[in-house]
Amino acid sequence: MRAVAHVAGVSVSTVANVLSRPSVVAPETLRRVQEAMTEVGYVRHGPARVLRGVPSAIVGSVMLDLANPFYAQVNRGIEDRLADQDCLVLVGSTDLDAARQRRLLRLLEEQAVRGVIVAPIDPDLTGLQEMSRRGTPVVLVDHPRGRMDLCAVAVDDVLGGRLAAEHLLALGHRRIAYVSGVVGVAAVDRRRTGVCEALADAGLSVEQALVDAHMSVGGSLEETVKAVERILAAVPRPTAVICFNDTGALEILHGLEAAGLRVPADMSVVGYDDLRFAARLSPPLTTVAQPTYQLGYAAADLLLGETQAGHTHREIVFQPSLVVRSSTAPPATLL
Amino acid sequence: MRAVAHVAGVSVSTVANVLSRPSVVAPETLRRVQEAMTEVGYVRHGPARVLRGVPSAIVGSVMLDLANPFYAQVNRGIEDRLADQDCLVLVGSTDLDAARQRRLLRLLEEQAVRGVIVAPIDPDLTGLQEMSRRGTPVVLVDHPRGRMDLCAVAVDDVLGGRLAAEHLLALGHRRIAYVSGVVGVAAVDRRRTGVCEALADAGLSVEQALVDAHMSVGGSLEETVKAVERILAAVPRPTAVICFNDTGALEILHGLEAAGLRVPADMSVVGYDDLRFAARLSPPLTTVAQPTYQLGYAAADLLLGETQAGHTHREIVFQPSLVVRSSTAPPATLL
DNA sequence: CTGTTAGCGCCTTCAG
DNA sequence: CTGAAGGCGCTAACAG
Repeated sequence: MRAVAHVAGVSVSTVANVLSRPSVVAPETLRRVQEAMTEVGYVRHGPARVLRGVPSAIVGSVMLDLANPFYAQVNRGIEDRLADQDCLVLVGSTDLDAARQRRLLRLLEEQAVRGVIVAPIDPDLTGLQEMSRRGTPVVLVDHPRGRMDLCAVAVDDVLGGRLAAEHLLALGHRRIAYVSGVVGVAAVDRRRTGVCEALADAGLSVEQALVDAHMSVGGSLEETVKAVERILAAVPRPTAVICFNDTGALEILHGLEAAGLRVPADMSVVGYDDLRFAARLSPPLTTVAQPTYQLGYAAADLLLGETQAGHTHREIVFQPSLVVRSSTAPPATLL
Repeated sequence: MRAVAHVAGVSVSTVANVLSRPSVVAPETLRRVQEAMTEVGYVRHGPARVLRGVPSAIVGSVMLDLANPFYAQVNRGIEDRLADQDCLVLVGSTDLDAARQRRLLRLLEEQAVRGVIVAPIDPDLTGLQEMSRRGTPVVLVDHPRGRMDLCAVAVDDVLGGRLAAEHLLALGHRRIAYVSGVVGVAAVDRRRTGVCEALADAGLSVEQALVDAHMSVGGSLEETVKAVERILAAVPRPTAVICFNDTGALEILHGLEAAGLRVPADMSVVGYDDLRFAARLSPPLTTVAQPTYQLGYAAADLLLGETQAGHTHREIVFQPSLVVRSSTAPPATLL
């Protein structure tokens, strides 16, 4: 700024005015200063600004895994909402590790970011609550707010599980396998709750009607094979599978095929997320769609609102929707 | 820091020493200061540090689209390499828009980031060169360095195209369609060059042997249908399709099916990227694999090296590899 | 080993 | 409308 001021033959504070309150500067002076800026190659210094008290142009985003299409999509929503405000997203993946989550949040707080959007994997939210109190606003994503005094945006996972199960029940299935990730992701467990509710509502006993199986998210072939074996070995054998996400369903589909079963004739399969490829599989996958992009968009929106005077924390809950395609059909026993 | 110093009964600079050079502080004092820090809830202020001259803990990453699996994977590589250094990634998507790329880079530079990793869509790299000269190191990703004085890491796209084409030629195909994105992505064009080279090497005329088609990356159904029609209408009709990426190949596969053709009996299809789902399609997709994660990892590595004394700019080129599966076979005319 | 001091770049009163 | 001055939190000399 000093250099610009010198070249333009004005004082630094005039340059400051050109930057922050251009309307206050004489047009002629303004022009001269702007020319000087390009001549000198002036670039505003963000850190100095935040030190001075201007809100940071950076928002943190802490998700399970940036390379996972679901979270990548959420991040695009965040990014796009923030772009209007010339804000940028500082990302981090927790990889399901609570320690890593803490580390990332700490790093973010040290950067004095405008706020943080978190899809927490650590069930203990007190750290987030404190961070918020200390002055870094926090918005929860894909996690119910509970009794926390924070903004949150989520999808009704229980409903999602229920939709999947009710669809299968309506087709006549009475014994259903539920495939979760190998480690407990809260959202996946909530969906299972929805499945159980639907089963109970249909007058079925959960012990009788539900078969649990697990496979890791990374999905080695072995894991898949084991999960499929587990499902096929259950007595009586289930006639349908609900999977924790579409990628998992893809694997299961493959494993089922390898085991010589036809989908949906011998086994129905339901996915979750409605990723792009779901519609293009053969058979096209019945799945539960979530408004991922909007999730991120809304979260960023809430976060920007945090700085407003008189802000009160809110929770937004989106509804998932069932997308019926061809991987589900009545069980063979009924035909 | 003042508060911490007060509580611990020392001066600010002792607190500073505890933070930056703990070995210089008496163990007893150290302990007392650390206790005071947790008591006060002290959080280091990053922006103040960079103002003072400490290198920023933030690295920028500007890619075409964060939600695109290819770039998401590259970003994970960047993130993981940076995690060792307690560095974070500030991301932005250009969406194929040169103006947006400029804007993002500007914003990043204003944040005084440690450096920037860019997959440039703007063929004009002078802006990047200048940014680098101004003091923000730049590493190019997925783009040849050319005569630029920058570090770069790329995959040999020409070779990738060549591998795909040579595979088809070896199977006996003599007329091949090449599907690009609707807008020119440089990498996709380079692959086409590789295809042309392979055709020429086989003694074929490119005009005769190659049919060009386009479809948008977003991939509306109509676009796909049009591309497929264009391919099927060409006379003589091609017997194989090379697609700009796996997602595109998925669409084409679907379009071909809808048109009543069987893959690979009536038409061979080759994808690009080897995304997770490629192996699970039916038929499993023949495709060209790229080391995406390593691309990002290496780029971050080069960037961290930029700050070292005596650094000279380097270019790293990875080799793609052909993954043969079941979507390719000899053309029907040969059977 | 600990305390004092100056200044990084910017913004915002306040005085001219 | 423009210029001068102070301080945000931190670090690196340097003095004690």
